[in-house]
Amino acid sequence: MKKNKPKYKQIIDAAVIVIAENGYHQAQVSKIARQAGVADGTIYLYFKNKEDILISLFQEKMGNFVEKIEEKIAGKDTAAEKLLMMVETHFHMLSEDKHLAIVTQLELRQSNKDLRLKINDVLKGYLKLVDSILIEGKESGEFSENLDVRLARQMIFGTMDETVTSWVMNEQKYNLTALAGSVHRLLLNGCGKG
Amino acid sequence: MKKNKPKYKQIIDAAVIVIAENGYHQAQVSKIARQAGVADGTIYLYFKNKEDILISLFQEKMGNFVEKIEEKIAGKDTAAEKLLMMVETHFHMLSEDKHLAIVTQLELRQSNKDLRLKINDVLKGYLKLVDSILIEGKESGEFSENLDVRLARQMIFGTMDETVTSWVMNEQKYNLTALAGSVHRLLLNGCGKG
Amino acid sequence: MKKNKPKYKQIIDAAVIVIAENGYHQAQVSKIARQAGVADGTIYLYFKNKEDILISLFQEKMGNFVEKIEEKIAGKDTAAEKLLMMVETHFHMLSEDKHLAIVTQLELRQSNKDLRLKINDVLKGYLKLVDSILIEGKESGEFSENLDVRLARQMIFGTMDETVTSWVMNEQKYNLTALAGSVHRLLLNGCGKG
Amino acid sequence: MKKNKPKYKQIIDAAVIVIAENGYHQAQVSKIARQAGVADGTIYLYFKNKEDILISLFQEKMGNFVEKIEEKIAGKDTAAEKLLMMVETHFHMLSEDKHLAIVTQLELRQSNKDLRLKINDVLKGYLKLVDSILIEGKESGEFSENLDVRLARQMIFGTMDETVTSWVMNEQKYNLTALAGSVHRLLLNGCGKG
DNA sequence: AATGAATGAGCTTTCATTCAT
DNA sequence: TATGAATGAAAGCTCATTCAT
Repeated sequence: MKKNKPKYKQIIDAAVIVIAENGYHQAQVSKIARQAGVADGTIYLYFKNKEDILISLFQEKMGNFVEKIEEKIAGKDTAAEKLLMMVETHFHMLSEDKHLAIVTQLELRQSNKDLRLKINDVLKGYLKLVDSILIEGKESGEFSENLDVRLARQMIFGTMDETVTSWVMNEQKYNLTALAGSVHRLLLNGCGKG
Repeated sequence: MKKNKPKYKQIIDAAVIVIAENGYHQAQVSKIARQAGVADGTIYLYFKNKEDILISLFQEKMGNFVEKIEEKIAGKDTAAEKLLMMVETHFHMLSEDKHLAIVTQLELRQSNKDLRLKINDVLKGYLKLVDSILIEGKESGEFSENLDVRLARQMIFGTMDETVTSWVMNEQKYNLTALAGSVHRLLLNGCGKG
Repeated sequence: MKKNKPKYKQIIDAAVIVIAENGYHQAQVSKIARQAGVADGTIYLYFKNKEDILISLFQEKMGNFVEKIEEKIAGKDTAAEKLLMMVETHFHMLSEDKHLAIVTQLELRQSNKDLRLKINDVLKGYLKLVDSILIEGKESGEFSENLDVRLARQMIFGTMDETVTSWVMNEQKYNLTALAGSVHRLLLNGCGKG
Repeated sequence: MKKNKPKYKQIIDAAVIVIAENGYHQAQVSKIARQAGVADGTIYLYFKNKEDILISLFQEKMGNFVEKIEEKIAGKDTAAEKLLMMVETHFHMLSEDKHLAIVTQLELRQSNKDLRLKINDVLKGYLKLVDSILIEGKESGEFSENLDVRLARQMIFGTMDETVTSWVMNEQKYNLTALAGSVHRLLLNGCGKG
């Protein structure tokens, strides 16, 4: 399995740094190779093509993301607590890796439609997680029984995404994690019984 | 004034169609010219360069957008009604021009940082409008007096954006405008007194 | 006769200024038209194409040049005096019109081979004048009877040309005309009996 | 060091041929690549851009030129002999490479001011060589003590240049090297004591 | 005679990918 | 496995010239 060889992760980490520092359109394969300390051709022993690097990057980093959040919310009893933990963890993890935040919020969105469709496949795992919290909340009576799960999920995801993007575009100069509580309250209200 | 000559709008409309149908990266100047029924060189009598076409496209279409929404909400009395009218108009206008929806939600986001910064300038007009509704709502007591305007604005904008993008990525196969009421309810809850 | 209409000379004078100030490669037809105060299309009522402007420019300015020198040397008795008068007049006239000096010494030399061949046709009148002085000098015994007229002409023309070009490239910051005496002495020695 | 790789010289030699045969303005990079037997992109592994090819061409060929002349005149005792050897070598070397003669005398002069300034830097080495001969001749009493070195250098360089250019424009149909003796005599007279 | 909006051919350079070593 | 030199397709923009008015 190529994914377990050291150079696989080495190239992906190099890609994150190169894209964050140079921008998506200035992230040439040769630059990534140089950053990873391998030859250009070596890249193609581990990835089918450039797009494959980016998809793999997203899978590695975001798969990890979903796993971490799942672990964190496992111990929580209510949907509200789970939602809070999700927002906190989401904000916290992107705060911890500023390069990754730039790449996911700004740079990777410049990729073409094909790549973005594949990225969305990866995101589906996350969206399912959100849905499961919403359904749990409806069943427990925490959330409105009329709540449209799809729309609520779009609100939750759209709000978190917009908040993180704003933070990145403001050059990460304030504490993102500190906003988790307020954002959570907004979302909870939104899902609540009005 | 070049903006009032017929070819100016003709080229912008051609650009919307070409970008929507071919994607941002396959929207060559020559294709836009052919679609507009002019020679390649003619483009450069009306626009400084390719980027200028895209910025102008956004300004023409989105400037219009903000104006339309402002007109619509002028007659409304409460912040809640204004918010509803905004969501409805936002969804309705993008429903009416499906090419434009593709271009603004998917394709233009692939542009480089420079272009996106300029696009953000145009968006600032929209964000101010949202803020003015939020402030009005806080003052009238409709919304919580503790509401963080910046976060609430990010929730509103993020939610609408995410909803429209989902609709576009689902190939616009359901009625977007019909979702306005539910989305409005979510957002109103979010801003409300909990 | 188009050459006698005012706009003909007006356009040529505009071309000299535009080329001198912007360089050969930045001297677009539209710039010349603007400088001349006419529309682009008007240029083509007086000149066949852009090359024709440049050839005509050279003919007008250099034909004039040869005529002036012929007048000046007509009153001189010896070949040596004529040569001096030629060098002086050559240097003086280019000193008087600094734009023209830039155009003939630097800019027009960037034109393509075809144009330069046509420019050389115009120069033939000048070269004949030099030859006639040389022949007169040989016949009168002032110059060596073994003097190779063609080579001597190349020396005279090459030396004057190099001297003027050096002066132009040094931004015309010394007095060119003052060099005429010294240059004349060099050339006279060269043509002399050793 | 790229300059020592075979393709470096291969591309420069191809450029000389293509420019000589097609003219400066018809010497596209793709034509040079085809002549050199490499792909277009390969050019850019060895040269920064097209201008860099032309500057390198001039440096390689003309740097060589000055060195060869220096070697040749090293063994000569008098300034007059050195001057003769310089003229002979200059004429001989350009006679030997007719393509190069066309390129340096006609085509490269069409380049823009930037390129020509860089070419002039290369020529400065040559001009210093001429000056050193002139100073030696003045000190040894061979040349007039009143000789203006700058003007004499312009005479020497201007005369040789004009002679070679005339020969090239006459399609190289006579023996250029055979003219060295006569040109030398002219120049020597010019520098002499009159 | 004069205008000036419109035309469209033409070219340098980048960079993802390959393949001989 | 790993290398890195070589490939070659692809596109934005300029500007001399035309022609309907």
